[in-house]
This record gives sequence, structure tokens and C-alpha cells, in this order.
Amino acid sequence: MSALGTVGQIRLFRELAREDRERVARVSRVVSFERGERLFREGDRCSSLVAILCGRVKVLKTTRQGRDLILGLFGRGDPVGAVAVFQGVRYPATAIALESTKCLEIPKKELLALLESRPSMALGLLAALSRRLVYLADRLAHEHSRVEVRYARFFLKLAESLTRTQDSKPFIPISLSRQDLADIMGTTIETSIRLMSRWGQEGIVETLKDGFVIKDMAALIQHSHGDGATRE
Amino acid sequence: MSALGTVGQIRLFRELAREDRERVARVSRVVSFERGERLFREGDRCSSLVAILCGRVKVLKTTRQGRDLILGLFGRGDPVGAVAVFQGVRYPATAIALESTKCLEIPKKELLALLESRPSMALGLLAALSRRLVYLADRLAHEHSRVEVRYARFFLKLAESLTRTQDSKPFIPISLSRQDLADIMGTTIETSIRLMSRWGQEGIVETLKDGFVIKDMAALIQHSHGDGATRE
DNA sequence: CGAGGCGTATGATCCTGGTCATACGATTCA
DNA sequence: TGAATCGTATGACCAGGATCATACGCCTCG
Repeated sequence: MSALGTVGQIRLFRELAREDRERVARVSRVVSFERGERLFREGDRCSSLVAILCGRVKVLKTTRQGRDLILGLFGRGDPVGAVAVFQGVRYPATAIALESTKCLEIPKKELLALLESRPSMALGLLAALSRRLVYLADRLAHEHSRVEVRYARFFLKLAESLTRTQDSKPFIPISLSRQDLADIMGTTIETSIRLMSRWGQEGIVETLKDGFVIKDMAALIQHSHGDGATRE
Repeated sequence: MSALGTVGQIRLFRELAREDRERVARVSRVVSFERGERLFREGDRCSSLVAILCGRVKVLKTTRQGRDLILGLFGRGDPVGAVAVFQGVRYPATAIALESTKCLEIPKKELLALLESRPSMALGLLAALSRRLVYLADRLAHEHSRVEVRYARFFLKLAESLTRTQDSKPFIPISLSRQDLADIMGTTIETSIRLMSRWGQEGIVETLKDGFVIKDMAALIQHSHGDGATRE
């Protein structure tokens, strides 16, 4: 794959003129990470924007109490750590690869220069950050719902964004441990295990080696509204 | 106050050249709201960016279960509803005035045009959204801490941003009901009342008609770490 | 003035989900 | 091959905070 084509994989750069993409390709570099490797850690100085070429990444914060909370899952085309570029010099969260991942690193300076000369790119970034804000606000608004509601909403959101089908059932091709799920929902691993194994038995969500199968979408929607077995 | 001076009150526009500020002043209008009035409602179509000239505003989302969650408090100079300008056509949340409030409304089109011609303004907006992202991420990461921890963190954050002093004690000049506090912390009003009246008795935070006095900052810091009466 | 409404206060009870403990299969490594 | 480690599973117990109920002071308005 040419460096130019590589740059074109990032949504943000796709609409740039060819000469600008070439410029990006010239100053950026590709970095690879294995599953479990850290792209960057909370508190690290940030000198470049990283954008995902392929693979998946989780971004998380660690609480004083030692618990992790996963703030988001990112994949191909997504920029990661943009906040540190525009807001501070240090990353406010940690990023860890969920699988083999390749990223493009664009030096902060180059990015800012590009933004000065190409205002349309700024609009793209503003839209990306805004989308992210809406997502976090939405999560925050439901963070105190019952556990089942939070899990159901999570799987529904995943299902709508990155579904393939498997036996006519939606398949979510992303490998998350029970601990990962707990870290996303803000529960303990026990609660995560209990709920997921119950949903497995009830034929709602099946856990596979490399992802999840949504076997009963209707039940999930029920649960996401809070009117499952228990009410609220 | 001249229209030009009015525009200058908004952080975002302050660094603009005089001619640009004049342009903004020409196309925007000032709108007033009384305490309790809505600036806009979740789901409304958004045609302009609103920036606060004076007063205070709460931005909130309503859960399906009928509960409100306050996503943020905004004051003089802050842009509100920027997300709807860059990401979607509808507001993702509701904004309500906490006191008499004056706002500047800049039509979406004008703002976008301005951004195209003045990239530095885009950087200002990117920074503002990034700051907001960090704030929400931080809240999310602590949303499952004990109630006392959340309340303590909230008051500390307020204290550091908008403190005046009263009898040498930090005073937070913002009038929030127990229900408002509950809506911020994601608890019920009873929990809010119980904690606040206890803290009042213990001489930690005193509730006044028009704000709060932090009487024992050290105790608050203790609680924010989770090592108050109970541990975690 | 009395009635009603609102914000605050406080007690009794219940239940979700956290905590602690134990166990079991699969994989790795000595 | 056996020990150790990791992810998953499941039970027993507990407590933080939600829920339900009642009450009280203050303000507004008829």
C-alpha cells in the first residue's frame, strides 16, 4: 500500500487535495502495536496525533481506586488522542491495542499547520469531536441505569455500527473479555460474568472467541428500555 | 454596551481582528432569558450558536425513566450547543437558565463562513470542545464512585473555577437546588438532601440562598479521595 | 388569613450490585 | 506431566443508596 493510499484511509484526510495528502504522507509515520500493547499512557506528553489504519484500540482512564473505565473503542479511520493535541500537552487517558493494530502518527506541528491552511479539515475535526461529545454525554446520562440497561445499550450501539451477520444473526467482531465489559459498563467482573453467562443461557447474546452474536435483538431492545424481567 | 464590546465578551471572539468582530456583531443578536426559561430543548433544530454574555445556564438530558442528568453548568463567555452546529441539526440536550441570562446568537451559516476564513478561530473551538471532552471523560470515570466522592469532587471543581471569598472561606456564587445537585450527581433528591444537610451540620459546606460556602476544604479533599468516614 | 405548593428534612424498608470466597477448564511453562 | 496462571463461573453475604412515606417551614395567592 502506498503511503498516499495509507493516508487516504483516514476519514479526516480523505477529502484533502492530493497535494495535501502527499504532504501528510511525507511527514507522518506508520507504527504497529500488538494486542495488549499501549499506544500511549495517561500523562504522557503528546507530540503527534495518531489515527488508526487497521485494528482496534480501547481508550481508558484509571480511577484512584485502581479501577479502569473504558471511555471508548476505536477502529480503522478513527483519530485517537486528538484531545491532547488541542487541549493540553499530556494525554488525558491511556490507549491500548485490543488486537494487532497499525497507526499513522502525524506530528502535532504538521497537523496544526495543515489546519491553518485548510479550514475544511478543521470542520472535519470539529465534527469528530462533537460526535464524541454526544456519545459521552449520552453515556453519562445512562450511567446510573440498571446494569442490564447499560449492557443492552452498549451491545445495541455496537450492533448498529459494526455488524456483520452470522447465521442471519448480527455478529459483532470484537473480542472483549468479561473484564473489558466490566470496565466499559463501570461494574465489577463478577457482575459482568453473571449477566453475560445468563444472557448466553437465555439465548440473547452469545460470546464467541472473537466477538459476540446478538441472538435476540428484541430482548436486547426490551432490556435497553429497562423493561426486562425487572422494571424501571 | 456597544455591540462590538458585547462580542468581545465571548472568549472565542476576543482574539478576532476588529473587522471580524464587527462582522459578528452585525449578524448576531442578543437574547434574554429569565430563571427557569429554556434556551433550547433536546431535539430542537439548531440554526445558530449561542454564547453566554451574562448569567448561568444548565445543560441537561432527560432519561427515558424521566430523570434529568445535568451535563454541565455554563457561564459568561461560554459557547452552548456548539455540538449541534458541527455534528447534527438537532440539539442533543436541553439548556435552561439558572438565573437571568443574556446570550449572543450567531447564525450557523455565519459562523461556518467565519471559520473558513479564520482558521485560528477553529483552533479555539477545537480547544473548547477538547476541554469539554476531558471534563466529561473525567466525570464518567468517577461516576461510579461513592456519592460523597462525587459531591466532593463537584464542589472542589466549582471552587477552583469560580470562587469568591466570604469571611476568608471560598464562596461559590451559584444557586443550585437539592434537585439540581441530584441531577448533576445522578442521585435522588433524598440522597442529595441527606448529604448536604449532614455536611451543613458538620461544617463542611454551607448552603446559602445564592450559593455555597466551602467551610472545610480539607474535609472536602478527604472525601473526594474516598477516605472519609467510609473507605474505598 | 387560610390553603396549597414548593423545597427541605428525616425515618423505614428494600433491593441491586459490590465484596469475598471457592471452583473449574484451558493454556503455558518448567 | 504436573504446577501455575488466566478467564470464566457461581454462591453467600452485605451495604449503599433508591424508594416510599410523612412532616415542616416558607412563600404565594385567592
